[in-house]
Amino acid sequence: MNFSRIILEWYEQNKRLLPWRRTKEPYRIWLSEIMLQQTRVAQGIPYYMKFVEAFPKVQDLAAASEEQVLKLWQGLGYYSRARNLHATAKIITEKYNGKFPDTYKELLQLKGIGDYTASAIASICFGRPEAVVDGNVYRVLARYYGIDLPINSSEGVLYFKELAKDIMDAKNIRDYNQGIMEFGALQCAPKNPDCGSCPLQKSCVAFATNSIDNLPVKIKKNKVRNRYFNYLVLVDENKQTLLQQRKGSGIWQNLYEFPLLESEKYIDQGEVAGNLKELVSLQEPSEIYLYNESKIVHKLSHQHLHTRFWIITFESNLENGIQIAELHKYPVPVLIADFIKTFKI
DNA sequence: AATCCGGGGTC
DNA sequence: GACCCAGGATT
Repeated sequence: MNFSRIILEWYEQNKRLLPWRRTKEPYRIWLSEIMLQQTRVAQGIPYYMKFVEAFPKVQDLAAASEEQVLKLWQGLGYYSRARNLHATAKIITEKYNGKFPDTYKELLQLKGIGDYTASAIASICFGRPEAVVDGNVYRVLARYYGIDLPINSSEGVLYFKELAKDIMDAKNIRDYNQGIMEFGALQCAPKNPDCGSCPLQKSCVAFATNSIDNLPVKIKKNKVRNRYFNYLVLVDENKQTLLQQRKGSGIWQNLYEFPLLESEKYIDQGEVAGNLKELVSLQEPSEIYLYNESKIVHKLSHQHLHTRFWIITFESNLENGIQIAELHKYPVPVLIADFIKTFKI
């Protein structure tokens, strides 16, 4: 029995009943695929449920504000996905009359849809013979065929894509594509794969050469940048504070945060006071004190954010202030959300 | 071709 | 602490 046939039979026996597996509706498949980019299925499920309920149709998503979309996306990370999701919903609604295009090529033109997602939608929704290559597929193919070409080199990307096309089952592409990914997620897992019960074991090169733990090969380049964030939590006599929206490039684009004073290292109360006027032009504060007693190091893929929250009180009224009790309504990074949860003035 | 972009689970 | 996750966009 060949590779694709074994995958299909394994999938029939082992597939999970995921919320988006009961439909071929492009809107829902697209939504799930965007959410699952670099994201575990278990983490994505509750977000998928929330979005489907809040926005049953692509037109509903298009009609929402970006702030609403970001708020629902809060905590899932990679927020450009949410911004692109919203932009694409508008395009589909306005220029495609609410219907997704049904070819790889057209899908690829949409914001947030790259090679993987275009292939996934084209195959799952429309039965197009397009091979998906995600992290699971890289791992399964690298092990089964014993390929040590780095999966994140440009040569590797092309090689694995061609290989995936060569061995796919074009007639059963919908189940085959989902099957090989599911197989990678459950059977051929990154750590401790279940080779003992694997239906592909007899012909797996990595198993035969005892190189399961060495494949796939990935070039690593994880240089972490250390940054020092001082958040200025202004508080006035009316229990109001100030929030700003992050603009430009960089992390957390369009999400909200407190006025930020970034420094090269940890700074003290005196330096915070000295820099206060440049960020917010207002009267003299009555007191400034550090809120978090223990260190907060918020870790992103490429950055460690050494964070201090400074409470700065005023015996007057802040202009453009918002009620502290309303903070939870704004889309914010997890770092800020965690602070808001514990913040009691 | 390299780098950036989150947050959380797992070992 | 290191690795990975149903990747894509930018430089």
